[in-house]
Amino acid sequence: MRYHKIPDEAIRRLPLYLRGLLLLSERGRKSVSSKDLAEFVGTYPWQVRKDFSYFGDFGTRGVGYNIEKLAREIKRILKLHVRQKAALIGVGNLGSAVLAYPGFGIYGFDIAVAFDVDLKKVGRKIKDVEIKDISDIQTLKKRKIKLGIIAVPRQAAQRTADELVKAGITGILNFSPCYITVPKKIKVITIDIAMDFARLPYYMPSN
Amino acid sequence: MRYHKIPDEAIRRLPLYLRGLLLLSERGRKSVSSKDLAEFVGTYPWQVRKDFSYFGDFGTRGVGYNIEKLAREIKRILKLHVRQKAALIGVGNLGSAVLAYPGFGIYGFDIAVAFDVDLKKVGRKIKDVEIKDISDIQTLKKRKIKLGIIAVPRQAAQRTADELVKAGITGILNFSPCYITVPKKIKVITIDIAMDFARLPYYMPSN
DNA sequence: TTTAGCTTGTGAATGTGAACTCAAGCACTA
DNA sequence: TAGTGCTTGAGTTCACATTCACAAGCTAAA
Repeated sequence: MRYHKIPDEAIRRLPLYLRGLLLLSERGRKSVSSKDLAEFVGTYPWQVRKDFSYFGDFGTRGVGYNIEKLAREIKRILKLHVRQKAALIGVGNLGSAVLAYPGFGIYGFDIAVAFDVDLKKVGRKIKDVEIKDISDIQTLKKRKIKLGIIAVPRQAAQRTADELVKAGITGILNFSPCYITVPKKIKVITIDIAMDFARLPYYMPSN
Repeated sequence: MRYHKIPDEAIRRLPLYLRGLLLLSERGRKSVSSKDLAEFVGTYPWQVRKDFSYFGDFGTRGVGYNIEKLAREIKRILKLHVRQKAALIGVGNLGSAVLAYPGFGIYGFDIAVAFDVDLKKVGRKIKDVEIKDISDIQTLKKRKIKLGIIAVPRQAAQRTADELVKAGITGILNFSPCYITVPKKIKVITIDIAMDFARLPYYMPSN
């Protein structure tokens, strides 16, 4: 490891680069320069190069980066080279959208099971994912599923998180619009799909 | 204005504080200290105080912040004190979830109209929002709607953005998993609901 | 009016990440 | 083999954001 400390911001951008690389690969591109990749994902060449340089020498001077190799390297860094199983809790509007969203697949995630409280939904399948009763949530431990996606109403979010932790989950993606408290070991990322929207007017011209 | 330059990061956190304040208010709280608010939203007291201090003296020493007043101030700063009309493009899984999501309402957004290419959807209503044919998108100009939410398949995202810009929109929330190019004046915020998930395994213990 | 106990607001110090710059290295051509 | 043009990798500089520390100011009680 050539750098002692890797910036969190660099980690945050890796999935962005990965997405771009996969897209370019789909279009038949074999290699790409930092300039082209930066333009494609909306950043700057020096940012791209600096970010990659934290992890190794992935490029070839005068040429650029081999797309397939670079994508593989990023997957390895992010631990996405092995297929990661995840569980979804809450199959309402947002939960259903998560199941249907192709993005999780391309990053190597496999939503293996879903849970809901609504007995009318339990037993049904959405996109090959079976919906189980929420009371079966502790089966995650046995199945060694370590990732949970919370898409329940806000009132139930903290309770759900507690259950997930008890079931041995160590990473949570929280779509409920509230802060949830978990043991320090557990990593939580919260997305409130409206919150980012709320700072848009600030940046817009007023008339 | 006491500070010449306001950090972008402070702006990014304002909606978070606002959400917290509204939640506390709902629970009957009238005032809150920076310590309590910080804990409630998952940050630190000094961060809270510093962020607010960029905009004015909203608190009372020895007491804390009046919740209602502070919420009103934040709304004003973010220009959310006037109800902001928005248009949704794409009423698929994710688009439907957006329409059903209560979060947009609490920030003062009003999703006034939705568009889709699917003629089977056109004419229907979801949550009182009428779905119109995508070819009517230029009516946004007449209706003076300045905010657009893109929830279309990736292949259509750039095209949709171009249409929105032509229709006079100046702010875009993009849920399509790709970078979109717009004139410099237009502010775009992109959310890929899977991308943040992709950095979770990196932070998790490996076994 | 004075004192004790809190809590804010903010200048200064520290930490972190972005931007710049350029030497090093590769490919291609003659 | 030498020269040209291009692109990476990384040290340095600069800009921005977080954290600290404490004076200022409020409330309540005696």
